[in-house]
Amino acid sequence: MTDTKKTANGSGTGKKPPLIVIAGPTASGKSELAAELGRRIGGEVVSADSMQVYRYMDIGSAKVTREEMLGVPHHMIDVADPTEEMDVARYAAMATACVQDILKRGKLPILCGGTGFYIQAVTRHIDFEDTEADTGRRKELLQLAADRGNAYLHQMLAAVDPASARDIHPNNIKRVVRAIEYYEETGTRISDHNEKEKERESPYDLAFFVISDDRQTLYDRIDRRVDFMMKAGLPDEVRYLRAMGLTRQNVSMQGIGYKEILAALDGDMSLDEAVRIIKRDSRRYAKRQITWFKREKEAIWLDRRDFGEDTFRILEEMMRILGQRGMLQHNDRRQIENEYRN
RNA sequence: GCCCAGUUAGCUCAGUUGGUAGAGCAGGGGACUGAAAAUCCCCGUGUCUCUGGUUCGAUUCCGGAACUGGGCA
Repeated sequence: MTDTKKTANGSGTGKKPPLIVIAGPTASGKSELAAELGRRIGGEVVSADSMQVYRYMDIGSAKVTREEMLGVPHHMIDVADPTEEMDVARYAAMATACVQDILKRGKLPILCGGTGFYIQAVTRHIDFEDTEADTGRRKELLQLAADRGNAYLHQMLAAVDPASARDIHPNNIKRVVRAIEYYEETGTRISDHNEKEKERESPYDLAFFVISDDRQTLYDRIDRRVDFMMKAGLPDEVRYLRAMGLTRQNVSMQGIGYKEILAALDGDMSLDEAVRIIKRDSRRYAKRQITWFKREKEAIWLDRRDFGEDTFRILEEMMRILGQRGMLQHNDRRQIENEYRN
């Protein structure tokens, strides 16, 4: 079985190719673990982070530095300009290509990040049909909601897709708009599509790790990290991005840390206030991330409290599990490489 | 030591003309299939400081104590 690509798309009959996932809330220390794991097992990291894809956004997105990569190749970082708009479909296509390429080269892919939606799109290989997002229509629908109210738009959805209307709250305009847009573009209902996709099995042999910790400890770490970002020059970074012409309209500038500093630079709030809000919203974000990962059925939760001070004890546990599952020798070529090295 | 004011949800406070209480912030839970660090939904029982008294009934009125803040010595 040398054609990993064939099995990776789920059409093959052989063993599924391995995919290691390291997920967890912000500031849980995922990146460090991923790099170190990659170094130890001959893996490559594929970032699953909706902000680290953008170039020039280093400090605020807590992007891994060259040194932190430990010589391990990292993918899906700096793959878009902040003026562009990344989205799941694009991300999933690019990230999947990275994973396939890593497998083909006999290395282990490590999908690491905090964007649950992106991770799911890759691990479950969700099908995003080739419908171009029509931003013009999207704008129209949004305007309609502004003019006639959320309920009006929700009625529109109910007329074409009652199931979605039932599931989506009228105030959740983004999702209401997308559902209408989807129906108009494809002639089918997004609720039907979702129903089908939900059944989808992963084309990968997954080792899905979620790093967790005591809530208060995590929150303290978030606070400290935000303070560090400020010291590291986040305001300067945002000033630079602003000089590039970016505004709060850009998707990239909706990231936590960016929108607040931008508002502070525009004089809408003090820098202290911005820092306060960044910390608070990072905490809330972490909570949402945890909620997301809770529903990942195959997730293996690794709680830092169980591993003491030494973060690398978690790594040993991960490697133990990977070994147990036979995932460390997925490809002969890699083994040979290792033997050669030793 | 004396005189004021305060003591109610994790914090800041409101309130009950006596029928066991509610806002903001903080926080918790959830949803999520092309904006996802986005977007949206739900969640407030707490010795009303303690202790006597009045009362059918006190967190609310009266007395005392403790603590906190301010003022006077």
